[in-house]
Amino acid sequence: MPVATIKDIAKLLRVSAATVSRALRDSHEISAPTKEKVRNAARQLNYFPNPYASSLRKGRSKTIAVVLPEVADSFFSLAINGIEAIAKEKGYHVLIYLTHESMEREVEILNEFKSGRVDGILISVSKETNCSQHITNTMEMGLPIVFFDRKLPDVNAAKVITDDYESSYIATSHLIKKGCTNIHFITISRELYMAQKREEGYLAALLDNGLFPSKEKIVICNDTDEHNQRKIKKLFTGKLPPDGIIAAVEKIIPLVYLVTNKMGIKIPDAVKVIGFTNLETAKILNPSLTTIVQPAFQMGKTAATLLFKGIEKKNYDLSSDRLVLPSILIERESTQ
Amino acid sequence: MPVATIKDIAKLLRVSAATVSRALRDSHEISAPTKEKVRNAARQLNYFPNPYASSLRKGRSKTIAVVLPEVADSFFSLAINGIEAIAKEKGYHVLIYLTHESMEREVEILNEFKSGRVDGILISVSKETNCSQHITNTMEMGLPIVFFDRKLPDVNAAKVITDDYESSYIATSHLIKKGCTNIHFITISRELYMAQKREEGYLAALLDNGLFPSKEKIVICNDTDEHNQRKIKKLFTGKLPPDGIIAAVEKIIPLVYLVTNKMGIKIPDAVKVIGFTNLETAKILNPSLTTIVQPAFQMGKTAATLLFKGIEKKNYDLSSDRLVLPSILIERESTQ
DNA sequence: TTGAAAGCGCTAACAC
DNA sequence: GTGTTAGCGCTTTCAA
Repeated sequence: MPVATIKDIAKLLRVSAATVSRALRDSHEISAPTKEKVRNAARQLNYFPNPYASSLRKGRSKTIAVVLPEVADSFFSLAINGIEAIAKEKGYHVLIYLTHESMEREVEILNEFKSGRVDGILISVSKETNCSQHITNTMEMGLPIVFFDRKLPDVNAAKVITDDYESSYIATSHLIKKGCTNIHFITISRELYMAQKREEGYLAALLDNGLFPSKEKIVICNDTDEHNQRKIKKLFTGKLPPDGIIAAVEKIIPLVYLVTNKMGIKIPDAVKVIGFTNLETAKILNPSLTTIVQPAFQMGKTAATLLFKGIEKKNYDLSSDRLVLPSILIERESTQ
Repeated sequence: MPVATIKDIAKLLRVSAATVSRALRDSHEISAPTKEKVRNAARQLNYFPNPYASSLRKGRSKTIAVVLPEVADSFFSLAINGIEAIAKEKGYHVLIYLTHESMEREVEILNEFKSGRVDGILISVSKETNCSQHITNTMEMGLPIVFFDRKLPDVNAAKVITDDYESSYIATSHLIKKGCTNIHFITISRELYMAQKREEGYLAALLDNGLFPSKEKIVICNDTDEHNQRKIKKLFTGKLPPDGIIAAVEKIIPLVYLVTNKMGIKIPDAVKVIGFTNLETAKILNPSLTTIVQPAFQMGKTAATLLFKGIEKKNYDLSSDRLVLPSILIERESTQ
């Protein structure tokens, strides 16, 4: 059975299409009996409102876009959950786009949105993204945008982030408190704003505690798994092996565990490790991993809530909203 | 700068809207110079085609829906990646819906699709789903549907699955080969078709190898974390503790590792463990976990590819397609 | 090769 | 409380 249209209902009931439309949307200018009749006819005729006709007419799509670098990552998975929860509540639909960390792809995607396909955008920018043209362009078209997690510092838009500087400072201080004096910071990129902030927090904590930072202690693992493992291995074969490691990104954690395990280096005796991750598995690693966890679900929810404020009140200025949700340190065996 | 419409371009160029439309879609009935002029004007006027106007007119949305139980799970995350890859290739957009394992929610979502919002559906059904009314209803409206991973056995639609029976049979045989004689099967639900098949594979492997199945060896952990842990602990305090464990679902793995760790039970010496998961972290667990991994990304891609066949050739009968992608066993320390 | 006109399904302004 | 009318932006006959 094909779908019926408003006209079909109108014809059956010998009323106008406008009346049907109003009745279906429960308008106060329609009498109760008419509403009843319309609703029955709708059911009977297998009516489902065509969302695109409605979007075209109203100029709103009831759809938001979520633009992510990737989704095979515990943070973004959880964030999607939070976003979906709020969208559902609001009766909105969620389009998903993956940039695979490519700025080019990100630009293409954002460009698409100028068409009116979505009423608002949640975005976590790619690693490569170093220019904000595409974002500001889209904002100028009147589309509300909320950054979450990975933002562009120079764009004047709403942001829901965590305190990367702060949490990295805390992570580093934690290692220092546990007696580490040669703490290495392992990351996958220096372009990423988030990674920069974590690096700064790390450096600040060192300095504040009378320890001296050095270039060799900041290791960038942006190569193949094999190369990265070799890089980490080299740390431990040097004359001053680290006694503390900060795995600044989830992906670094397996590397550190694998290498130390292979080399017979004991965590936390020989080296203490702390990692940034939301993975549940942190607690079943051996030794269990002390982590900094981001409030991923909450961030998704908060970002979506903010976005809907921007969508619903069109004069609402999102640009000054900047919510910082704290990450928390969960101490486990790897830093005991 | 607001978006321009086809009319704006037409006015500027003093041609008809039809010509502009045709030129933009690179129709062969338009001369090269006209096309050139139109394209330039479009750029100049900041034109972006309104997708909803187009959808309304053409009756196609260039959008597909992905309906998932949840997304904080390595399998579904990877599957989304595969789906997105194909959708992008085809110029389609991807709407995401989460059922949170609720059949009621699933029905609501499927119902929405009768409106024409999407051209096709990829679905992995919820644990609760025991009736196929909502699926068949939607199919009857002419919407192509492809199941992936979690299907309904009695629905005549395309399915992309993995060989749960087979892979569980292999997992069990592997444990038997390693000398286990008291293998327990730990799962989170018996309703789930996938879980049933895995159970059957487990049982068949036992029987084929002269081992006797028993009810006590099938443990269902569908409670709180705490209760589940207690349940597993009880296995080991009984008079015949398991010497082999199959963690039939990703979520079971942390439980098994935590409990054995707390109780000082050595894997793989006292008990060998094999788990169903796609998580990268399996290899950095201690001991590293032997796993059955599903080809998640590939399944997403395959399901999407199939769906687009159904969408593009509207006479193409999807219902007989049933692709089984093999899962693979990766042997690690936990079963050595 | 181009234009005129109709219409996809819905809604909103304006009448009555 | 209900009907009439127009139009959202695009595509597609049909005619020229």
